[in-house]
Amino acid sequence: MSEEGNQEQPERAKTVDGLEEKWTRWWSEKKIYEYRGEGRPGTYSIDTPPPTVSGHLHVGHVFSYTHTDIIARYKRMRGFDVFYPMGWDDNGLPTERRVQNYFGVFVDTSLKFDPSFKPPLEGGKAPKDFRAVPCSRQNFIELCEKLSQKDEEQFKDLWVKLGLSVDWSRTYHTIGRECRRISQLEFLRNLERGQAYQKMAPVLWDTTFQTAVSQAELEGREYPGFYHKLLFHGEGGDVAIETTRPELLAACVALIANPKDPRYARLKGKSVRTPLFGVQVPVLFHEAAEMDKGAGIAMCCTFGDATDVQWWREMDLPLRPILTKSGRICPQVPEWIESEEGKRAFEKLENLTAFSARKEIAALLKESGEMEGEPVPTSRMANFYEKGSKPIEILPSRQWYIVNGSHDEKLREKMLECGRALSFHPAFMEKRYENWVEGLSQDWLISRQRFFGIPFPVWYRVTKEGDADYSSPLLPSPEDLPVDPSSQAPRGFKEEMRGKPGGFVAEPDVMDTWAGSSLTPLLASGWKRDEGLFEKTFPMDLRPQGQDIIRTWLFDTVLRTWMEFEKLPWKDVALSGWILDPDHKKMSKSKGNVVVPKEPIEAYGPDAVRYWAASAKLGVDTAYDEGEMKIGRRLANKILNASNFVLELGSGEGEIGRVTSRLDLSLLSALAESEKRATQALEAFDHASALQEIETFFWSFCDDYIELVKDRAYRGDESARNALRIAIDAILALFAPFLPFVTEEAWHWAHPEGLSVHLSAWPEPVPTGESPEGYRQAALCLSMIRKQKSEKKASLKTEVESAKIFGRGAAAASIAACDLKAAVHAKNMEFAPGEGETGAKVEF
RNA sequence: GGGCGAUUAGCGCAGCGGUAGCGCACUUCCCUGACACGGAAGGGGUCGCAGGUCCGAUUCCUGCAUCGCCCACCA
Repeated sequence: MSEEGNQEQPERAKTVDGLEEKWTRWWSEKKIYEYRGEGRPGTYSIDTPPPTVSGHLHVGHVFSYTHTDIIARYKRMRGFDVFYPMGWDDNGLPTERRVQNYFGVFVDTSLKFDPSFKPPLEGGKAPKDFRAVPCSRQNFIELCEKLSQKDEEQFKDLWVKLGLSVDWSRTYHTIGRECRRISQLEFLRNLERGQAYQKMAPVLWDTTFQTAVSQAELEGREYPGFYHKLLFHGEGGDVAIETTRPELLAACVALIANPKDPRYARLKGKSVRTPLFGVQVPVLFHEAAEMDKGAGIAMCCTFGDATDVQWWREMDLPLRPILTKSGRICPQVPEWIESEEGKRAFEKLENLTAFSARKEIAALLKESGEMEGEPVPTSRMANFYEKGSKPIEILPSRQWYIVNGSHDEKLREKMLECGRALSFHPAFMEKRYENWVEGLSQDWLISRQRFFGIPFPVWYRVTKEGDADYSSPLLPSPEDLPVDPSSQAPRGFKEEMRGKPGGFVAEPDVMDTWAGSSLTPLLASGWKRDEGLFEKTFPMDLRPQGQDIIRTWLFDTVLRTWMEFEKLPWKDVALSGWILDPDHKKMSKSKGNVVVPKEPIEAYGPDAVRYWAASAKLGVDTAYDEGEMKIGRRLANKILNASNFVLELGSGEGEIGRVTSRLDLSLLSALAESEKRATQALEAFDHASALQEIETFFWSFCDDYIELVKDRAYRGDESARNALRIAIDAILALFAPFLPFVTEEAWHWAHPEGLSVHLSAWPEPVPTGESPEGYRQAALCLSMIRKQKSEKKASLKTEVESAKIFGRGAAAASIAACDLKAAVHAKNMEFAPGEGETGAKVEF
């Protein structure tokens, strides 16, 4: 730093500490990551996953978002105009709960929007006798947006600290006005095309949240139960069946055996009487009855499980539901129970939860002698709503659906084709998509009996008798969207007509949160909002996401995009693995092993944390490992240090001249090879291999090349100085997608004109005509001579009498003769090429 | 039960038809004219098991085992 003019420059950073703030501000001021809107085909657009803002920050977030950012930065350096927006997911149950508690409110859809509404709480602790206050859905949404802002700031703060190159002028909310408008609009279009429909049918029902749920939200869990052996009474004697759900006995509509089962052939055409309730039910035969399960004959109830639904449908059985929406036995004796004893028995079960009713009915059966033996404990898999705590029940109710190919082979095949056309990274993840599509058994149930969410833009006429007429819904026109039917009246109706005969009622349900999320490519790219932007950014290029939501977010997006455009929403899907804690358990809040991401960022620096994330391949579960971050930090420091040294050796910034010496050219050839391999890896979304490649080259550059040429460079050799400058520029550019802070810092030392490394061109391999072999062999020789010094326990700077290189590598290494001589402090340097193994002999 | 992945040095991971590689940790050495928030050198593995294909398998095929994930399984 002896040169004039450098006096003014601030001192070069020696460590990575404190770089974040400086460059974060500069990037933001210079709008480095802004999408410029240059249009196709130079745009690279990313369908960023909107994080659940009410969720907790987690190192898993840091992990997967870093992977995406590496791609974004790489593409930007390849010259793409990168469209990298950020969404905030503030729709759905987690937010609903958080808003309820934070503001002390709950939604009452019968209330009208009140512009002057003030929530009773604003965070903090509720007073002792506090009662939550009802508010309209619109008010609730506004509170949600208010609270989300705080949550978003936390997330944004993390993303900025991590160095995500998101264009912060492009954000959206999943409960925001635009998302509501697009979701409702697309729903209306689905409806018009016959892709959305409503029907009364058995649905999967969560009794805790009291809402229908979809197949995609189910989760199998072990659930303890008891086999009960019940006796049904027939003409020729009793028939024993085994069941784990005796509480549904009153809902029994038939007994079902396999047609091939000789044990029950005698019952063909017969009927039996149910225990306790004395209801006559037929004995029927169906392939789906498994001979080796239980007694081989099943009681079909409406509804105990999916097989019951199948039997009920296929054999046209009567509907006898006895569970209410809260999962309790209904409060009055159903009309099909006619006997007095039956009625009395039923009365004992009324209003009990399924769980309590099970015990009660077992006692009743025991008493009446209609249960054989004692209940036998068993553990079985039961379906749960993923956020619920009680098993799913199946209840008949009216719901909205979107077709998904479950009952339409052509659509299913289309969806499978879409899966094959997408490039999954890693490729084997496509199987998960395929398995899901092949296993679809129901259309997508999109209505939820919740209060917070995107409302269906639907009203129903009320008949003169006062009943809602679901057969011809009243719909808004697209320009009126978004609407909240619970506080707005449909066109042609006055608000006073709400709920009155001859008037209208609102559809009270809201959409599944995935119904909105499945439209993120449309939402982000400005469909029906900014057609110019849409043209440039849609279809998108990349969908990064978690592997756990292939069956939801990924599939639903493919489905709905296909319905609207008959196109794929994007070309590539990048799936990150899980973050495991250091003991290889999946991190989860309930286990208390979650690491708050701010801590490692502050302790090791963002580049170091990114290094840890970047060293894991897509789709590979990875342990949280601070050791890896330490290595990242060391690498980042080394980059600063090496850059500084190279600039000193290479006499500062300024023009880079020609490289003429063979060793220097050979180094540049080795660099070109690494550039080529790193580029290939990144093109294949293999950031981990790319990083490895660059890192390996860099360490060799520091340990071998710099050591070899520094003497020559000190003496002012132009070729060495130029090669050092060329190499360090390339190294900084190659590392830039991974370690954006240090590379930016060092880049500015070499390029005081003030351009960002992140807008510089990705290095192109340049042929030099010299083989990289000379450099590699010279590096090897250096290492061998060091080894001999090390064995003698001599310092590396120990001067030696002579060093002789022999064997196969000697010829190639001889291009570095002078440099080696200086680097190993040898008085004499000799090369004796031969056939044998390359070796070195040092005379002390 | 079906599918998908994993199984390589104490730990974390690469690799992939030609008799094993990286990082951490470990041992020894070096404050060498960039860096001690550093550097050099070294020890350590019959590549889960059993078959098969091949001149040759850690790498391909077939079984098996263990672990993980997804789906199905509620009588």
